[in-house]
This record gives sequence, C-alpha cells and structure tokens, in this order.
Amino acid sequence: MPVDVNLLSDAIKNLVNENDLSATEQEALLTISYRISDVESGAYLLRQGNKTDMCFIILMGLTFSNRINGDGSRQIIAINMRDDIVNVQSGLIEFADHNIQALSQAKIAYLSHTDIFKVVEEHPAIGRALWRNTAIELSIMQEWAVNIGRKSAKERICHFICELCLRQKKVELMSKWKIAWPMTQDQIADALGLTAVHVNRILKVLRKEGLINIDKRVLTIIDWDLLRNAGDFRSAYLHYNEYLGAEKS
Amino acid sequence: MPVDVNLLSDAIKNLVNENDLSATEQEALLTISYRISDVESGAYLLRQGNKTDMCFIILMGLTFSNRINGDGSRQIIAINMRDDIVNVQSGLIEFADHNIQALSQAKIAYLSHTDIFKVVEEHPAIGRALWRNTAIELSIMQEWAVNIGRKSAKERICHFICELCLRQKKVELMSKWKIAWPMTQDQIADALGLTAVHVNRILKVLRKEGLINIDKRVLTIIDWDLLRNAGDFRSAYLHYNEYLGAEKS
DNA sequence: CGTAACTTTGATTAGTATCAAAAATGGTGG
DNA sequence: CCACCATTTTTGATACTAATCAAAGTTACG
Repeated sequence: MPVDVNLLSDAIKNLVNENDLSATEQEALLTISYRISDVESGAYLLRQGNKTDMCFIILMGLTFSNRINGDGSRQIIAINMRDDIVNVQSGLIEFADHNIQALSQAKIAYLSHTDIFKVVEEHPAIGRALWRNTAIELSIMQEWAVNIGRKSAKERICHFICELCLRQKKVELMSKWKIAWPMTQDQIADALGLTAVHVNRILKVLRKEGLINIDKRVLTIIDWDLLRNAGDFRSAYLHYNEYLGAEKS
Repeated sequence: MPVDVNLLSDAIKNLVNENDLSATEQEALLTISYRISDVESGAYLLRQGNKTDMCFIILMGLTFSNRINGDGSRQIIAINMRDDIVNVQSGLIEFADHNIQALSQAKIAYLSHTDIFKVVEEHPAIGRALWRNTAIELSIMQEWAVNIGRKSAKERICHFICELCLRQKKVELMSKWKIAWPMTQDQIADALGLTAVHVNRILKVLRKEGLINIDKRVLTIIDWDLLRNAGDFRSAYLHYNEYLGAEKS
C-alpha cells in the first residue's frame, strides 16, 4: 500500500528534519523493515507486564499509554499522535510496565528493536536523535507531573488541551483551531488525575466561558489566549525548534 | 583530592556495571575532565530558564529538580542521589526549564556536555548507557505521575519513601532500614502535590501505625512490608538488574 | 430498534487545602 | 553555654475542591 509507506517516510522525514540527519541517515532509516497495521480504538499495542521487541510509529490516529493500579484506578501517562515514535526505550530497559492502546482507530508501523539498534550502531546520529526523542518524552512527563501535582482541575484541563492542540498543529495543517478529539471524558480524567464527573462539569464551565467547544468529537478552541492563560501553559517543554505562533508572552 | 576522585570513579563504575561497558569504555569515561565542588543545602546547580552546558554527577548528598509555576507553587520533579547522572539530556534539548538545587550539603562533579558527547561519539556503547539512563528517568517520572495522579496522600508518601529507600540501598550499604532524610515536610509536599500541613498529619499516622519513624533527619523503616503495601509500591519501574530483596509478591 | 457507551445532572461526602498560631529545633554570635 | 533568630514541625478550626453514588439523558452503532 503506497499510501501507508508514504506516511511512514513522512514520519521519518520528521525525525530527520528535527535532528538535522543526513540523507544517508535518512536512507538508512528507510531500510528498516516494518509492518503496518490498522487497529481499532481500544486495541492493545502492548499489555502491562508483557515484554515486546517492537517499537511503534504512529501514522494516523492517536494512542495512549496507561497504567492500572492495584485498586483498579488508571493513570494515563502519555498520548501519542502522528509521527510519534513510541516505545523505543523499552529496547533499552527490557521492560515497560504499562499498556499502550489505540485511542481512536489508528494506523501503526511496527519496527523491531533489533533492527533499529542495528541501524543506530552504524549511524550514531540516529541514536542521538532517538535519545533526544526520549529526552523530550521525559520533559513532557515532567510537565505532566507539574500539571497534575500543582494545578486545579480547570488549569489541568486547559493545559492538556493546549498541549494536544499544539502537538497536533505541528504535524498537520489544522483548520485554524479545530482538532480531532476522540478522547472520552473518562480518558481525560485518567490523564489528569480527576474523575469523569468532575471533568464533565469543568468542560461545561469552559464552554460557558467561551474558551472551547466540543462537538461530534471535534474540539474547537474559541479563544486560545484565554485558554492558554487558564492553563498557565507555556510550550517550551515541547522543545519545538520552530515557532508555532501560539505564544505571546 | 584523592577521596573525591574515588567517588567519581565509583559513580562511573556504577554506570559501567549497569550497562556492561568494557574496560576501554570505562577508561574513556575517566578521561573526561571534571570539576568537583561542595555545595550547601539549597544551592542552585541550575536555574529555571538558564541554559547550561554542564551535567552533574552526584557524589554525596541529595539534589532535587523543581519547577515554579506562575502562581508561585512548586513541584519537585526529581530527587537525585549518589552516583546519579543528572542533566545529561539538556545537552540534547538545549533547554531544561527547571531548577536543580542541593537538598542537603552535597558534593557534585561537573562535566561539560561537549566532553561527554565527544566520548560518546567514539564509544557508542557509552551513548547507549546514557540513553538508558534517560529512559529510566522517564520510567520513574511515569511512576511519579501515577503516584500523584491516582493515589491518596498516605499512599503517595509511603510510595515515595519506598522509592528513595530502595534507591539509596542500591548505592550504599545501609544499616538495615535507616536512611538519611534531609527532606523537610515542605519539600515532601512539593514532590507529591500535597501541602506541608497534610504531610505532617499523615506522617503522624504512619508513626502511630508503626510503619516508619523520623528522628533527627534519619528515617527508620519499621515495617517494610506494611509500608510497601500502604504505598502500593512495586520496584520494577526502577529497573534494577539485581534483586534488592525488598519485594515479596 | 435496541443496546452499550458516554455524557449530564443532582445530592452528598471525603479528602485535602487554607489560615493561623503555638511549639520545637537548629544554628549563630556573644 | 546562653539568648536569639529563622526554620521547621505540630496542632486546631474551617473552607472548599473534587470524589462518590445514583440515575436520567444522549449518542453511536450493529
């Protein structure tokens, strides 16, 4: 399927551009064998406790990583979207104790760690690019900890929406401030350490205050500046090289 | 100062062992120039917003990374201790938007990113070891998100104590279950997304229930199993190769 | 058209924050 | 060694955010 292959090479191009990789390195990345598969919303790419020798590149749709506690509560620890390279680090630590699931219908490229690390050995710059990738994931995780630990429900939700919107904006042309929003309120709650009921109430407030609107799985940001302020959101932690025109102060 | 140098080579040996680095690689690491300095509790190794070309290896004492929000609230996003290699990743992302401060009096080795990445270029396995280091930091951060997002104050505190205790146990022989505990209740609160007052009350409960005791900046774990249970703590996320004898089920 | 998943609303409660102040501790200079 | 000061811990009283429980409404889907 030529379309799928293009999606993969786009994702790789993204890594190449972000990290100033050479044409040779880009080619090397493209030689890695892969398997592309469409998964349904909710499908598991990886199950808590299981090992895997695969890493995933998201070509379409969203995925999320989550962890289930002893008492059954769930915490979502990452949302991933188009062009994101997910789960490389489990090739380093042999164990990633969380689930990875599709959040919407999604198209995923599967690559084996072995193949990746073979290429990395021959092209250290690729290793460095992927390492940088891990560092950015860490930076995002730190921001999440701040968000969850020290912000009110309203701030958390606004911050979360800002992040997803900017990240999406980076990888695809978006019609102004509309973003596909397949997340249920239950999932938002689990990402932010809240309950679904409370998320529902805060969303209502945000609607009433004219910050956002959610309709038919599409989120519209009505007033970005208000939203950004309400979430005390600053995008530096995403480490985008290019300026996305989203921040004023 | 021969003592300090030994401390540094111990820290490097730790990295070497954890990652099966060769003798050659170990030597290469030891050729990196460094500066060792003693810092007072509270001293800043790095200030939010500033750039740095230094990475730190903790030789003695504790440090913590934290971030101050717009409203003045603080979230601690990492505690680091002996042999920890801190802030390498800011050599990759050029920007680490948080403070790094000494938590107690501490002895720190400063190494420049330039030097480190020069050695990494010649010895890819070292790069991989440091990358793995970043991956483990990420794993810990994820666990913190779960802890802060989905656990009660009591669980959070117990979990936090378990983690610090195990990590300490790994790098130095500890008299049974005693651990140096320089953290103030304010700092515990900021690490766990709580208030100091509430931390104080929970600690009182933990004392009464015979789980722990804190006296003169020394924390004693009275009943590890109870503590572990109360914190729903499982150490897998720390990715220790060796079994520390701390877990039963 | 029926069922399951999700959203919305209401009523109540629990956990944690906030504010305030007293007690304890640790360090410093005299 | 003591007096003093700053920091930290402890306690109490109160407020409030967000959780919990329950149920009705809505939407999506086969």
